Amino acid sequence: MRTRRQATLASLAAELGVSRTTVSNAYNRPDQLSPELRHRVLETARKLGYPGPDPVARSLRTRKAGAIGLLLTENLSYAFRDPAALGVLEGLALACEDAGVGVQLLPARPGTSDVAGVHRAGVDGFVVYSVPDDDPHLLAVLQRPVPTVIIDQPVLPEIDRVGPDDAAAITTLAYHLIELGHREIGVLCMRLSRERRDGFVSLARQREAHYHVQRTRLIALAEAFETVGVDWSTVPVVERFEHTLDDGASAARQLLDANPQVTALICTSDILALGALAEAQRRSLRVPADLTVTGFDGIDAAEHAGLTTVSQSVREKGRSAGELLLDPTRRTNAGPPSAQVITLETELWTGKTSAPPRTAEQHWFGP
Amino acid sequence: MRTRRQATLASLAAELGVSRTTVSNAYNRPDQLSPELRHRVLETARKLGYPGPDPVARSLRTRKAGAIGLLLTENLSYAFRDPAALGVLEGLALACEDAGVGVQLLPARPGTSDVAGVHRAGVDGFVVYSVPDDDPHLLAVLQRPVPTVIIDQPVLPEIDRVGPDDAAAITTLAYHLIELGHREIGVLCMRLSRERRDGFVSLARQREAHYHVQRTRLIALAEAFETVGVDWSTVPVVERFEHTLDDGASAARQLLDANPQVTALICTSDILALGALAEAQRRSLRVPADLTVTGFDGIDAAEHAGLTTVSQSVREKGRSAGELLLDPTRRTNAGPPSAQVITLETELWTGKTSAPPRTAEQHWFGP
DNA sequence: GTAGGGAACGTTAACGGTTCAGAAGACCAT
DNA sequence: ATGGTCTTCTGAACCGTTAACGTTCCCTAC
Repeated sequence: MRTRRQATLASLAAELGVSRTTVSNAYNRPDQLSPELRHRVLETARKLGYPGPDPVARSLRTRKAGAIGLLLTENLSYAFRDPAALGVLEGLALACEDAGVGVQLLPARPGTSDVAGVHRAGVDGFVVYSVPDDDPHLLAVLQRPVPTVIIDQPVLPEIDRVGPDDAAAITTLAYHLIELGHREIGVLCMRLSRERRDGFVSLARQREAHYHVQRTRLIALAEAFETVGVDWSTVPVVERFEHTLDDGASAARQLLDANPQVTALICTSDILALGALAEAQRRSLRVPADLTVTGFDGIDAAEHAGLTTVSQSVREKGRSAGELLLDPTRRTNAGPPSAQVITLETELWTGKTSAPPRTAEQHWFGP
Repeated sequence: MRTRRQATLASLAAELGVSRTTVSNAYNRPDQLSPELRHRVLETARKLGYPGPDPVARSLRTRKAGAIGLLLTENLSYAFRDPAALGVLEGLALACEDAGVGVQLLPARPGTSDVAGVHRAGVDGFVVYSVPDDDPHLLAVLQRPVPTVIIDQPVLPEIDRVGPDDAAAITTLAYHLIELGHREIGVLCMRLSRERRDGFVSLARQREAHYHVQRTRLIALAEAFETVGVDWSTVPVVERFEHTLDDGASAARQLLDANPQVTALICTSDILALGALAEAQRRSLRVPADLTVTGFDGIDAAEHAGLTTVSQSVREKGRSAGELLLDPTRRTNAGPPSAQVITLETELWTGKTSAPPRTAEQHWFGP
């Protein structure tokens, strides 16, 4: 320990009068040398303070780093507070733990286009989650000659992808509301670009959103409601850059202040929806009698609150991504294996926060 | 991309008819070569599909991996659900992000003594959090010739440590209860060893607990209460292996069933305390009138619930550890810098869950 | 005319391992 | 004596880069 970095495999071999190969074998292939010699090697190593083969040198030679990189350009503080992101992280970590590889959180500050962190990461593959389509870090990852799995991102040629069918999932939710009779709706969504732009969202901005998931959901919602005669250009959509309960509440406030006629608030995440519920309570709006509120994700808190939402197993998402990346049966034969696209199940949870609108109720069930 | 791993710095150099150094400089020291040549190098690289210098080879040469390892032998599923652990992770990640280095979650399955993951990790240092004193992974980390910072672990010679003064902190809490008049207390604590052993804890087991934090708190509590004449051997202590609200509730139930005379429940974590509150409610015990409950950590949920607890900034804990590990002003000159021990502030939050016991109240304020 | 100095690029020597094809010797059967 | 098979260990070739100096060349100043 004193002698910083003195003992090396070669010096140990010299000390013992054996070859480097033998020392290496003592650590990696005990069956390749006699037990006595092996014991002698290990003993001398201890005496000399040799800590065992250097991991980096080994990685260089074996071309295995024993870790995968996770790209997450969301502000870390929020990522660690967002149950959905945590679920993905947990699932991924579990899959990696099973395979004995580490998970490296890449250093990638949200606003920055400094991708050195991606270039410097000694990893065997990447998982990319929740980044805008045009993120420079994502581009840098795709440049690297290692397998990559993207989660909740647009399908890319030759790149594995894991995620739910967002369009189908939210369409189911939309029809749930349509059948209840809602036509005056409002939407609360998460950030649509890397720049903060809180407030009402133009149609063009919806179409050009850089976050795949948000864009997909908005477009699918528009399609569903236009089918039943709603003019989407009149539907208020409010965006929030941050993703907290408070932001959900303030977005709901902004939307309802300007559009009191709205009977249903569709939120693209449970967090936003739970925030909206809080705002509804503050306004003394009864849910679902006066206002229907829906979420997306199916986090524990949503279930607890009885929120109507679309549930997806975020843990499964992370786990699938990890297993896909680490699956040894792939990447074996030459040539890139055809990219795999895994579509995860979603389920509509009909909770206590959705009901027919007051007018529709009267229309349908009234005298 | 097709030609898996063909282009290398050397082949590029050959193709261009320049030296390897020049190619290397094109990437790492643009000022060391003419802009034209640099452009030509980068252009040819693009054409040949050379993805830039290999991170592992670079790490070997520069002796910098650009990442630190985080050892967390807690079951990952629980670590990612525990607000305290998440706070540490967040603080650490932020500090590392600022420094442009990654955080690698080491593969270390809780029960296992397979420390290969620790040996194989190419990292510049380690942070160890929440592991038992005798964890084989911790031992393996200490073997590695890289700087290490331990959090909430017993002080080790020559090893940096970050953490609160647990003994002092909980002693303050103890005297708060003592001054309120509590003498019949019970304790709920987290796991004391790697083996699951839910239930009442013997005195010996308290003394021999392998989790530093738990042991320290128990011992400090014992000292404080013995000072005022309480015979600690009569104080019921209930242990739970898992760390959830439900476990807190069941521990409280177990303790109160056997010891109905208890007037105060001291919990070594907020999660356990919040669970205990739920159990108190189920029993129709009024808190704090019938039962005082205290926690430890000061997580958001505790503040929200008005819990009497000791608050510590877990985020600061992670951040300090990261900064300590990455501080470039240390490790410069030869010789190991004397180990640093950073003691973080704690604060007693007197919430709405602590009050004088019924009997004492009568005794002190009654007629 | 030459000393001095910087810009631009090259040479050499690690960095610390793993791997594969043997070599040397021992043991055994023919 | 021959050949075959094990076991045990070695030699040399990589893995892909960067650090520390050198070298060359051109330009300027005195």
